[in-house]
Formats: sequence, C-alpha cells, structure tokens
Amino acid sequence: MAYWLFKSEPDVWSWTQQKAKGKAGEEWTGVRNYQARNNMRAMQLGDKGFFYHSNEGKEIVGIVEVCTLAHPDSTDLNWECVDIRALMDVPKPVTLADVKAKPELAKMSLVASMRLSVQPVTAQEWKIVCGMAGFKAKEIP
DNA sequence: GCCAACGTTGGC
DNA sequence: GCCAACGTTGGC
Repeated sequence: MAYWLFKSEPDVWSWTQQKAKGKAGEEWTGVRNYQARNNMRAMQLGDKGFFYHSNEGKEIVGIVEVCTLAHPDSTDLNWECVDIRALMDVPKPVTLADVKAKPELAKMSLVASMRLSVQPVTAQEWKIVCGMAGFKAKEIP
C-alpha cells in the first residue's frame, strides 16, 4: 500500500465536491504533467492519499482512496488518470506552513517539489502528517 | 497581482 | 541534443 497527495484548487474542484461524490468517487482529471501521470500509473486500488487545497487554504483537508486504476482521462484521451473517493475529513487541517515548520518533513514533496500536483508520500510522512491532523495513533487511516 | 521555479517546446 | 523562450503553477 502506498500513499499519495492530490492537489486541487478549491475553485476548480474542492473537497466539498469530492465528498459529494461519495463512494462512487470521481475521475482525477486534468493532470497534464508526466511525473504526476506516472505517479497515477503506479497507484494500486486501496492506496490512500491526502486531499490538499492549493492557492486557497493551502492545507490538507481530507483523506481519499484510489478506487479505479489509471485509465484514459475522459477530458483528454492522450492522458491518464485514476478515480479517487473521499474517505473522511481530517480532524484538523494541516497547513503548508505547518508542514514547512517540521524539520522531519523537509523532504516531503509538498515542500521539495512544490509544483507537482500528484505526489508520493512516504509511510513515515503519512504517519507524521496524520498525527498533526489530529488522528490518534490507532485511528490513522 | 507578482514573480520564482520549473516543465515543455522548438529552433538550431 | 542543447538551450533559450515560453507557459503554467502556486506561494506570497
């Protein structure tokens, strides 16, 4: 099981909209970057990810799960995407400033590869961020 | 709204 | 295959 981070501008696609899609989930369309696409190709069913609001908020607001493997992006068949579904809110959003303030997270893609829109997250980073988000050790998704 | 970082494109 | 020009992302 791997962990990821999905960035979205709330103006374009927000966590509220994602949650409204429920268990069915929604295509993560619009990625036009090879590295981000390769990350999606590597995803397995059941992989989990953070849902991050860029621009407005600049914070991790929820937990999602990959529910469809990479397939052609319906908005441009030359590209690919996965489907993700919202699992739960984060008890307390984790802001970019929070992440930057943690020396242990200096290597996290969110800080180190700022512009990448679909990023890998290590198991350790996942744990730390979940802790910051208010999950108790036993509740970490 | 500005601009730095960085990916992509295209001329050579 | 190099690299300058250009476009886009996203923090500030």
